[in-house]
Amino acid sequence: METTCDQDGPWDVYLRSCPCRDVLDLLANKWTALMLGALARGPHRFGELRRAVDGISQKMLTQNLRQLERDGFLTRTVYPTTPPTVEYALTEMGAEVGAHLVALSTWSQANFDRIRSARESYDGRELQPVR
Amino acid sequence: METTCDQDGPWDVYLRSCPCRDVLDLLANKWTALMLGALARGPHRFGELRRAVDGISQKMLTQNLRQLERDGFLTRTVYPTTPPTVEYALTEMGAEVGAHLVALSTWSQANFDRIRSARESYDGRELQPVR
DNA sequence: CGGGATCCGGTCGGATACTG
DNA sequence: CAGTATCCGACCGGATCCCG
Repeated sequence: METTCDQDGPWDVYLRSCPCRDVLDLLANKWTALMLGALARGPHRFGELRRAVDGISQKMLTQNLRQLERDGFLTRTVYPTTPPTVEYALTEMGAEVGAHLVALSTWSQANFDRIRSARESYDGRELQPVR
Repeated sequence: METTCDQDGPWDVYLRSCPCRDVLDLLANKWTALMLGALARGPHRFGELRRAVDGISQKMLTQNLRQLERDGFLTRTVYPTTPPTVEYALTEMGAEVGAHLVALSTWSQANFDRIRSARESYDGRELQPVR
């Protein structure tokens, strides 16, 4: 027996007990979106990734890399050089979800002006009530 | 003068100082994905939304609804009945991003089996080393 | 019904120091 | 270079109580 989502067929993220919600939690995350987005442009070494995703700490980078590797979204290849060389690359699965996350990032960039004007109109509301 | 991302053209979420990274942070979020996904199937009242997104607390629901409303992703309509009736509906913008987030949720459900087997293979690794 | 306000534990996540 | 380990503050997010 194990933690299932429901009895019928596939999984349902809208149910609190569904184990696949953890996956959504890992993927629907700012750092994940940026990391997979960077890797979508090709394999990166640790330091390259760190620089590509500006502002991420090495702790978060390592932590997310491990989780993403564990879930099969990327591979970690160590070349026995000195100093060590480690390369991260997307798997097929990683590329699939990466595409969706890249779409999200791209959308955020492209439509930020619309969002900001929506924000201004919202903020300047209750100061000049209805009439 | 204001906080810009860079000088040339549009915004860049990969830069730490880019204000549009906040938008990505709001969107690339488990609750946001599920809420917009539920609203993509039509307008919902507060309680309906609470039940559709199983496990969300009313605090998180309210908080995210306010932010999403402020950024123009959904509208909040109050009908002067007793007891009050409040309806939430996606805007055009909300439907656009919602589509990407629904894709992410759907993908997570559909591919959870692949992820779980990747997870098992990863976990059963260092116990039986190379040779 | 649709919230606001508050308390509070747990985790997120940055900063720093150390290693092969 | 590519991490691991630890400290610690911030805030995420659930539980509870209250209101119009």
